[in-house]
Amino acid sequence: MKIATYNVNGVNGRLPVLLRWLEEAQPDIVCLQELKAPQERFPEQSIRDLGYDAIWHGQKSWNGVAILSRVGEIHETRRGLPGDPDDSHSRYIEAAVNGILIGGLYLPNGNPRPGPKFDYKLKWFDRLIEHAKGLLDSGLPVMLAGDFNVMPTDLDVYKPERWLDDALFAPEVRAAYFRLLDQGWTDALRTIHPGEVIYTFWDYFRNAYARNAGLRIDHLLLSPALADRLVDAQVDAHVRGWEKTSDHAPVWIELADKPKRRRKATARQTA
DNA sequence: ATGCCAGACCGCGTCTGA
Repeated sequence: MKIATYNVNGVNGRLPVLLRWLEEAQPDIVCLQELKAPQERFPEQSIRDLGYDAIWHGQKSWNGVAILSRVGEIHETRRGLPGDPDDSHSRYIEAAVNGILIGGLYLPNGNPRPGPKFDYKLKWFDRLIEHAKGLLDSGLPVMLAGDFNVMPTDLDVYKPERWLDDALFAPEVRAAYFRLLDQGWTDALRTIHPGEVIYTFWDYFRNAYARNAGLRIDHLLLSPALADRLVDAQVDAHVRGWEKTSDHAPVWIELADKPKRRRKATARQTA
């Protein structure tokens, strides 16, 4: 099963690129971010014509997240993160699809730092960490996928020294990412490509894509049961080179139907 | 410190993004 995340940067303006990529890549499940479209302007029919069901949480002008599936019904479990009833941004949608619980997220950018937007980012991150703990504790196969707006390490930034004060790379934001990871999540792309320079975003400015001046900010995090099924993870970087393309590239993983190898048996499992 | 590009909108400039 192939599961992808793609920040499309405007689902309507990007529709030809999105449809072309869906046909080419044939993902089974897709998390989309930055729809930049109100609920009633999601291009449901075009996506349905390619064989995908969809749920989405739109918002005028900004944000917006969706989950697509061509491998069975999408059972929505939540839209919006708990913890702040006043949060009106459409940044989180969660559903059970084909035996996996999937949280699709668009974490706030947070610039400028310091400032209220940065405070909102840290608070949103705390709420995500709190919610993610419950997801892991459920023992279900769970994944969190989306645009996290954080480069975890120096390896994930073309020029780390230039980004130290930026909301995407600030120490407290990276610390939050690792607090999340330390709950027991596996960063799929980094696991398949340890030590490799691999980016998911290239600025529209300064010819960034051609210079490979990129960032790795789109992540797929796997619970232990799913990590055992991870067989591949890649970035469709060539899509970033298409006409009228997003500044992000699609990122995907391939999961085996069954664990690759037996996990260490515990007393309970062997009993 | 800012612009560089791009999308959305009560558009012909302003806001936001990363």
